Amino acid sequence: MNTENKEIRVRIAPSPTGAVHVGLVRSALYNWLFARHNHGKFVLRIEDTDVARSTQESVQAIIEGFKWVGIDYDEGPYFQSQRFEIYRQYTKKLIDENKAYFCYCNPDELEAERQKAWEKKIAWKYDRRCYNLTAEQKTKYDAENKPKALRFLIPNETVIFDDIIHGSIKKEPQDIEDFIIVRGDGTPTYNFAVVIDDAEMKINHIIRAVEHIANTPKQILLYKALGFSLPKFAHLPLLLGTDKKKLSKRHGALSLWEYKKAGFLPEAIINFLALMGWSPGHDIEIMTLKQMIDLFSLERVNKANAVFDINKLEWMNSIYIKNSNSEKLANELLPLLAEIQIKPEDHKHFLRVIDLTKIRVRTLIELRDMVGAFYLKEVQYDAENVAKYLTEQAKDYLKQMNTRFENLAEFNTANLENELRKLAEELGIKAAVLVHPCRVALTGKSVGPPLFETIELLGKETTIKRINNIVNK
RNA sequence: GGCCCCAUCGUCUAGUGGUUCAGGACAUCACUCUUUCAAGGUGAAGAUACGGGUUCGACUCCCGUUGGGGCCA
Repeated sequence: MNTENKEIRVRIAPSPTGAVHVGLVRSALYNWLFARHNHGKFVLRIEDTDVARSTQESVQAIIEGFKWVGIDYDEGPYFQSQRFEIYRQYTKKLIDENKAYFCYCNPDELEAERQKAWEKKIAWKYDRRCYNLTAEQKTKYDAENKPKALRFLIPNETVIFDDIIHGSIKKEPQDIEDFIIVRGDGTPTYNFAVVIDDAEMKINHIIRAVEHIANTPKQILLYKALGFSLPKFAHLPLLLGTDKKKLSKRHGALSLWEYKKAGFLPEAIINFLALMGWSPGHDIEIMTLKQMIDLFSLERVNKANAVFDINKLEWMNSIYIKNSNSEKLANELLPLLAEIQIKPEDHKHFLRVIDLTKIRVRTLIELRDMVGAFYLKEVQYDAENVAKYLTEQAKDYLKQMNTRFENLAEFNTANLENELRKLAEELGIKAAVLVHPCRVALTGKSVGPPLFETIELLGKETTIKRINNIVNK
């Protein structure tokens, strides 16, 4: 069988049951990169068999999330909930071929048995009791309308498969129980539906998180029982929280939208996620999607789970912000500024403010606050800074400085600096003695962008007014 | 409890038996630049979990231990 010439087909199959988890985005990204690198197809399939927990909003969020980060799909979305009839046909096939059997056991009782065995520290596996039911017993149970699930009869053969990332993995039949493929209520279980869908959609490379590696032997047995040809498997390392546990709701922000809200750029998130488990080799870290596509290969995916380090994401985000042109950042910023009732009127001025601030922030929220400070009507004075810098002596200096600023023919950075230095010299003090009180008087803060540019952008009117307010207090 | 997966600086990783006193990035610290804070530059500190083999030689291969993670309608 020659699979080499076949078109590569991969998929992402999320459950639409809540937030768009960054782990999902990472899995989607790897599938997508693999597909694009190999000129294959990337399919989106929504696993919404859990009707109670699946929502339309969640489906929408996933689709929009992928779009936001730049992951497009070639087919789909397909919906499992619309495919029940297909699963039913394969169910029938398995029953007819004696590869599956009905189980009348009460799930709660079975669970209790399992629990008890665990407590006694002994292994427990379903003992096939329903497989050995007599025809009469079955007829009787059916007459009573007793709920029945469908179990897959595990054939007596060792399963060996070659994982692209993990290498050879072996599983003995005695370690696999006759698992349920259709629940009492008629819904297919994950392992059953996923095999049928992947086979029918001609998915030939299954790239998913390593948590599914234990399910793979069961699925392989199903592929064989159903007469499907086997895909290749690649199991990705997990994303872990700082406590080394699988990244989950406990770890705070993990939804893509929460990262967006916190001011992260999609390019930074994708770049960071790409490096969580994969490395292009060499010392390359900052990459465009195009570069990632060119360099990506499953063979270079790491086996070990990776801890999600928000700190490094922030750093990477700062790089992307710094490298973004200010026009683009302005677009991102406008709605964020509107939230705090700020609307820059002069676009050119707005861009200069961004130029000045973008190199000293890590997120768009920080940038918004720093940019916003230029437009705030009221200065927020920090008491500590006022006490430290706005002394009577300093106020006297500022008063003199203000007079000079007021008389400045051209209110620009060079003139402002020149004027301030000249005054400092005349007063016999260091420039810094004027600079710091000036910054506090104008911005309320002791840190920020270079002072003279700040003053110029604040404008003559605002500058004079703010200093007057301070010195006359 | 059974089974499976994994193991290089705090974190992400490079490394595929021999110029590796183990390289890069984030974070940390120092110095530098500077009116401040950043950014930038320079530098420091920091890892092959442990124990056995195999080999002339192991981070690299094998086994075990320990630790972590995952799966079991």
